[in-house]
Amino acid sequence: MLSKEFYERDPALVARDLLGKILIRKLDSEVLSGKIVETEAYYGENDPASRAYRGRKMFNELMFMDVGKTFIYMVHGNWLLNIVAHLKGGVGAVLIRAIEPLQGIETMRKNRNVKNIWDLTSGPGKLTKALAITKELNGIDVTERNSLLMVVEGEKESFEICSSRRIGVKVDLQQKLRFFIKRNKFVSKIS
DNA sequence: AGGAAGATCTACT
DNA sequence: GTAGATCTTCCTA
Repeated sequence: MLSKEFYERDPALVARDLLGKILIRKLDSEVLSGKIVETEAYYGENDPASRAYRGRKMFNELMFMDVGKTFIYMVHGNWLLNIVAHLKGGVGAVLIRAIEPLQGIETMRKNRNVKNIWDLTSGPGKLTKALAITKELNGIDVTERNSLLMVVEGEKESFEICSSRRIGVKVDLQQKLRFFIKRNKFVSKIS
């Protein structure tokens, strides 16, 4: 299990370090899991692409609160999974954009209704559907044992990390805030 | 009531 | 690989 302190850092650092970690989703009868291969960092008031750009509101207040909790919202009919991460007293979150399926692949296929494994979880809306993640899991703690959603340490392995501008946002910052594992087939887009 | 939102799927060239 | 329809909340007027 990753500690709270892991998430109490600059969102860009957390986003980068989440690559290679394992996302675990507990269902009634089964466990689904996957390796995180693509993420994006979001900040607060100074980040025009952030949900928190226009200040604290009811729907985004989780971004201002405890780190290590999920922040889930709907975009274009897709639930997107973020994990709250920021320095003490700050604002921010990390969007999980893609995972590589490990356990429960058949269930993911059913949830997604596609055959191709490369298409199962290679996008932020795809992975939430595959793992049956909805608003109901909003605000749960991923650092807690036996949580319905957890992030744990992955295998010790080395990989190259690439970065780029964030995808799909109307107005982006200058910094490269998207991170992904080089040559991994489950990354949503190359570039 | 209306429209925007960190996307995805389908159907074409 | 691109264009367009469609997706479902929640915010703003």
